[in-house]
Amino acid sequence: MRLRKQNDALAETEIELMAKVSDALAHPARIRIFRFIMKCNKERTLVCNKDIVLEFDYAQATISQHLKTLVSSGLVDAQKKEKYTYYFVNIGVLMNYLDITKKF
Amino acid sequence: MRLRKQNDALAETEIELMAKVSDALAHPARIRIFRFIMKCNKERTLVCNKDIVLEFDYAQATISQHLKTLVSSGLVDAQKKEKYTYYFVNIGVLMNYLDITKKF
DNA sequence: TTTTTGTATCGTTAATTAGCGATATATCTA
DNA sequence: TAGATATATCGCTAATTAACGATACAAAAA
Repeated sequence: MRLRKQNDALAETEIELMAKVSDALAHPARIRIFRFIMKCNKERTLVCNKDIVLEFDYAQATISQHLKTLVSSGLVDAQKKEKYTYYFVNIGVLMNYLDITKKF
Repeated sequence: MRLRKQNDALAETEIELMAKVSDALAHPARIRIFRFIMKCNKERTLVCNKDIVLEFDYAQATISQHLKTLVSSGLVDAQKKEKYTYYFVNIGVLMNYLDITKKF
């Protein structure tokens, strides 16, 4: 076994993940929303769609759409609980993404 | 003076840079092209448009367009020298981007 | 049960993106 | 000077994205 060289080629799946996550973070609003979710998670405060709508200056439909993009990238998980949909950072995907950037 | 807390808010300019660079990396082809340029730079081999066209399966116009996106994000610099346009990773911008991701 | 609340989705408009052939232009070579 | 080469840009089509009002629907509250 050998240590991974600093600049091995990235695997196909790594490139796909990187592209998908980068796409999710390619809009300032989504970066802010993502960080807001992360902050709430750290404080153990549940965050739902409405909390995000109140926090930012976008229409509810727009926030919902940005959340959908974040969720479909894998960076964020949505969990419906009765009336609310709660959002959580997917630490695994975040770590994968950060690990890939380190290979750059 | 104090150490920067792990989760300070990002500055407006950091969010903008992050969004712009993420946008540049939001397409698999651009990730590959970027890494190819980086590899050539490391080997001290000049890379021009044509080298990239030969390396990847896209039309010259498509490559040129992707390069334009990379350049306008700041991640890559273009330097015209007579017949050729050479491409270089902008280490400063790359570092800024990586530093911001570390604050995530 | 009616009303309110939270969220997803529809439908629309405007803008942007992806891919590429064709072409313009500049530089090099024969 | 006449071709060949390198690259940027135009123009086109198809697809996707952004923003948001309107609406549908489920769950909660009155």
